[in-house]
Amino acid sequence: MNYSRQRESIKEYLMSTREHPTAEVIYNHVRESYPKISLGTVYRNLTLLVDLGEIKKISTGDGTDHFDADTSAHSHYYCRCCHSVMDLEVTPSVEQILSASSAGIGTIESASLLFTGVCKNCVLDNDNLD
Amino acid sequence: MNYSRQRESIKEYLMSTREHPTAEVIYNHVRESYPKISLGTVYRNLTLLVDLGEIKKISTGDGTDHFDADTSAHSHYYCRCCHSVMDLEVTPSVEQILSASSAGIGTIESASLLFTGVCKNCVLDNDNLD
DNA sequence: ATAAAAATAGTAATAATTACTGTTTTATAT
DNA sequence: ATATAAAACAGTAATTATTACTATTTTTAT
Repeated sequence: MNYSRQRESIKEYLMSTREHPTAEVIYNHVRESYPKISLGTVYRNLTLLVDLGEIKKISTGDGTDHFDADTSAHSHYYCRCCHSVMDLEVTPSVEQILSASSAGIGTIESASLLFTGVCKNCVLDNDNLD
Repeated sequence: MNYSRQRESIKEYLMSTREHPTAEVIYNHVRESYPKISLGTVYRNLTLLVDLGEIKKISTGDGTDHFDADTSAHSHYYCRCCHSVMDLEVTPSVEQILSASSAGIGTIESASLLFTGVCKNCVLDNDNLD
């Protein structure tokens, strides 16, 4: 695999932010440094970095995936209202399930724990959520 | 909301299976009873049932969502090789995090825990996974 | 049985993502 | 430094999952 400044820039951005941007958001950001970068390049490098284990993909189920350069054991909170993803400290025991063999169903390579709800901001801003 | 046999059939199928079928799979199954059902109807009813809390959507991040009529607290195991989703019994404490307020980030309506790896079958069938 | 509301089938449209192709970068060896 | 092969890119076209639209059919209540 060869070096590429585009990939470097994508990784750098992901490491610099505490947001959990989507491919589109990453694209728009990296475009400031590399105006000619194409969305395909962003997607290709994101999957590449995920495969290398350098970043994590977060699937919330709302259509677009989010990405996170923090690969340490932590969970996420997803607001079903503003669709933002936030970091969440979780009791270590939860993530440590990884090391516990689970009924021999297969190998366990990762565990993802996602909390969903309505975040503070959205509760304040919005009145009728349901 | 009115009754509909198509929706009933979708729910019945979901309740009868231990697999965690995708919309496409559900469509092909329900089609045996309702040959004229359209894929749009399947999707519409699935989102409806999810909104009503009668079924759960499972997003594995592989492009297509899976559905589960078992709304009780349990986790899933996803095989990144054959893309199947299996039920997993998890220590209750994990799911009970729901009831613990979490740093006041917002309301917590649900938590989903997903384990990913390569299932037994795929380990046996396949040699070169990586 | 009738009429209004809701749901459907079928099709068209959208959105996220992937594949393709000819050109540019990167790494390596002269 | 130059030449060369491999990898990555930009740009665009194609795919795939999902949603929206519309005219028709079902359901429910009168």
